[in-house]
Amino acid sequence: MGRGKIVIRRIDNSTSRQVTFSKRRNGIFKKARELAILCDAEVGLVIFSSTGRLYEYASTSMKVIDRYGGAKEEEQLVENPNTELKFWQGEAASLRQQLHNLQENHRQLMGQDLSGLGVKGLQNLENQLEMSIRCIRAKKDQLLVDEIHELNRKGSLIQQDNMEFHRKVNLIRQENAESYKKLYEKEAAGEVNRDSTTPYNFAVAESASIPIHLELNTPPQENEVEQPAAPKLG
Amino acid sequence: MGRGKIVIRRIDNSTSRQVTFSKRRNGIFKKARELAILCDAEVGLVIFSSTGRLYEYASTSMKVIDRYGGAKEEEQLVENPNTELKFWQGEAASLRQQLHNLQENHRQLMGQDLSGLGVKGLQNLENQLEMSIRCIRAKKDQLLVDEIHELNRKGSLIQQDNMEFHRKVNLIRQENAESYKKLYEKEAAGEVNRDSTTPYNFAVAESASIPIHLELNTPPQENEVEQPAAPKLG
DNA sequence: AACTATTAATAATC
DNA sequence: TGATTATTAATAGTT
Repeated sequence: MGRGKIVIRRIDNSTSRQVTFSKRRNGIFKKARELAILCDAEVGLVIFSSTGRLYEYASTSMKVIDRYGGAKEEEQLVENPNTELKFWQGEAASLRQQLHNLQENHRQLMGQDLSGLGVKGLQNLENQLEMSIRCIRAKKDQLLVDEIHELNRKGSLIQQDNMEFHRKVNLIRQENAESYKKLYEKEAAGEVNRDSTTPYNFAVAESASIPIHLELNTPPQENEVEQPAAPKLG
Repeated sequence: MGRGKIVIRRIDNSTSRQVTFSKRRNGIFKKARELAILCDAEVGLVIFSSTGRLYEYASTSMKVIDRYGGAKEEEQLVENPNTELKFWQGEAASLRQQLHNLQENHRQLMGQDLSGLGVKGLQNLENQLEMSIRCIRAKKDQLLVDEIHELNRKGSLIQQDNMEFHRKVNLIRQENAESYKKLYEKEAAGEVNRDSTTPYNFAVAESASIPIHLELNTPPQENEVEQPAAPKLG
């Protein structure tokens, strides 16, 4: 992505290598930051330039990087695996603490474990929950409205199909009626009619002559639930 | 650089977050590799997905990273420490996962990040929150009622004190009146009265003769808030 | 997982 | 270095 294509191999010219390093270093740091934010990930990035300078990026709570910093100064991790062990123990402890705090908060949001909260705290909690409910209801309503629109759309399509079908059936019925009429006339001219009914005049023709009007206004409950939304036939 | 511009903020929809993570993770790994090769740098990149999974890249000679992520079995410098190390790494990963799950749930309880929930899910959430609110209101009401009772109790005590005080004041007033009467009679017998007022009949005696009735029915707001609950004087 | 319309990164240039 | 721009590369949204 530049004025020309390049192959990925060591840049010979020292100056342009430096320039490219500087540019691409910024680029990758930006990418790292974006990844961390967009995807809620923890990203640690360490870069040693060919001149030996250290550049690093660490997304929040990514303390890992510190260890690299330490490793750089004294490449003693090999000799001292305890450092790493300690790190992971600390990491686990920190995570456990966070988990604990969040659990406490969570229980309160679930309306449990409310002792220790004053009237003001309870009021705040209540307000927060009411806000949440409002968001959730809005979202739910949106879903339902969307679904209704979709059903209406489908209903319209089906109705169009139906009309078309209806038209064709009527056409066939007419044709049949005419055929029968001709047959009858021919028979009347030659011999007696054996049957007074009209054999090709289907029952469907009658129902099809009623225009079908779909109105899907009843909100559906859920995908897994049976559909109570019966189309009104007007 | 896509079909549309995006702002760098956490992607709400969990599915597209995952997809984006996957794509951008590949992208940044490629960038890291290119930087390392082009500019002869040493690059280490560690990424924890929001689900707690670890992804890493290490340019050649950036061996630090290997030790960090996997602690490859063949690198067992000492026989046992690795086992413990692995245990703690696993512990951290598990905790990270739990934390992540809880965070997701928590956000939903806060009415955020609701994409990915169906109507049924939203309904469940709403029901849960309504339940929570009921619990919280009950608790709050309980606190308020308790506080009112406490205030009533204190009010009664103060009232009793007041009655006692009132009684004593009346007693003193009577005694003073009698003393004055005796003095007046004595003076009337000897000389002319210099003053027609009753010097020891205090104004307080009049107000004290009105019985004080405390009724604390106005609910107090909070400890930190000024007390609007003024006792009604009847 | 593949496709493509777009945006973003950056190589070359000044 | 820093700014500019012509290109390529990455990727957001879509299927």
